[in-house]
Amino acid sequence: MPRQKKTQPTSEEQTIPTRERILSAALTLFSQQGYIGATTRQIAAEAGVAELTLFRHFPRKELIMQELLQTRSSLSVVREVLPKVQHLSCKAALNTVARVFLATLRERKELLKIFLSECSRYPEQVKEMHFSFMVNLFETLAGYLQELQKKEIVRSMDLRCAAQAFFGIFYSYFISRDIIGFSDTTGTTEDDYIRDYVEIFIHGIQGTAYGKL
Amino acid sequence: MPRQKKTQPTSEEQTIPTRERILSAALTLFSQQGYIGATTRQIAAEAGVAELTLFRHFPRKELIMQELLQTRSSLSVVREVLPKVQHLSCKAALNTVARVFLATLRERKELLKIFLSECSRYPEQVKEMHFSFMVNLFETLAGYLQELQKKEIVRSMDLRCAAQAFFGIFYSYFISRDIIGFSDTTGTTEDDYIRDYVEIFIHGIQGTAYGKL
DNA sequence: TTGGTATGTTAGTAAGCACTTACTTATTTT
DNA sequence: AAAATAAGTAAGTGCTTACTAACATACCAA
Repeated sequence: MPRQKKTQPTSEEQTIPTRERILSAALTLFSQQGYIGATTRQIAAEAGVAELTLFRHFPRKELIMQELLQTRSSLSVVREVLPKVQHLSCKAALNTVARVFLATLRERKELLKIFLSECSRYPEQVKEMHFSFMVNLFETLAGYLQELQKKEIVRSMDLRCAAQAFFGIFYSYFISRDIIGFSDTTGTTEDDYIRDYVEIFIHGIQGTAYGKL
Repeated sequence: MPRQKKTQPTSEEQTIPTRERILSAALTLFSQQGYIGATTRQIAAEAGVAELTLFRHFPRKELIMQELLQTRSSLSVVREVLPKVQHLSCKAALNTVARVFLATLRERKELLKIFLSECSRYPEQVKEMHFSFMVNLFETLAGYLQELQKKEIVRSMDLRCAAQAFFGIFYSYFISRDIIGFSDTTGTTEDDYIRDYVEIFIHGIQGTAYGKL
């Protein structure tokens, strides 16, 4: 399908099909400049195709966004990791879960930026996807915590709420670091943060009785 | 300064000066549609002035955004509330802090949406402001936690990290609810969430020794 | 009364945007 | 070889946008 003229083809142009290159370029530019801010000319240039080619694949700009939202939003990886960490200590297990969660967010960083920027423009779709992604996460982690509860490691409490707290800590950590771009000035490494956060969370949910203040 | 013709003036037009009305309208529309998406015509209409009047106050659209960023970003309220809750139990104190934090975020919701959307466009300014706001919060709460540590209520740990975990939980709660627009389907009220989150956090940081798993 | 100031109305300009038309060129398939 | 396919070049259309020019009008202060 792809073809060249006299110009030196880049490796991307040789291997990746045009449609995919357009989508990737759009993802990059939408996340940097927003849906309106990224022009079709820019996207075509970034993809290394003529603007007309872009319109032959996507007759309206809108359709690029729709396909991005539909095809690049499979955001459920955490579910698969939990069986693999069942045998670990809960500290080690949650540490792994936190890492996988952060890595997943970072893989989808561009899409998540678009979600945050354009959630007014695509309210139902974006909400729906983000919603199912998060609920999926919460329920998965809550399921794991329920196992711990049966072993009386975790006290009686709303586990869904606990799961939200856990992911909330790392979600806002991700937003600060990767979306807004904070850099830590205290010398604390990411490993330190993850360890400390997990430590706090485990202390926060453990015990068999409810009260104890 | 403001003057009317034959049309019925609204109360806003009578009291609030034109420049402020333009800024407020811009804040609303920027947060809803982004900087590029909100047109000067829309802003003028929302402010109830002629488009030309907008340009007489702000010769370039860019200057509206700059003034918004400079004048509407005083985001430090939590600092003032801590002295008032020193006498309460730490559970009640942290509950209050969480409420004030959430209320502060909600008051500045529009600006925070702009921050998140346009942080690629205004990297230094936005980072700087968001940074100082958050650091302010973290240090203030860390100071309070240090008091608790002296009383041996809180165990030895990185208090700044603990403060980040605390605010992280509520920050992501805010983003889910107020920015993205999730609504809870489980019937759990906001009070429930705050209480449970605080409970987890307090358990998470209390104790005098470090280890204990 | 007069002049300054803040606003309004109307009409416009130049640029940029999404998107189109007409035609050409290379590659693959039949 | 012929046909089909996927891409390119170049020019342009109609719309919207930020921003301006020319002029009118209401208010307030001297």
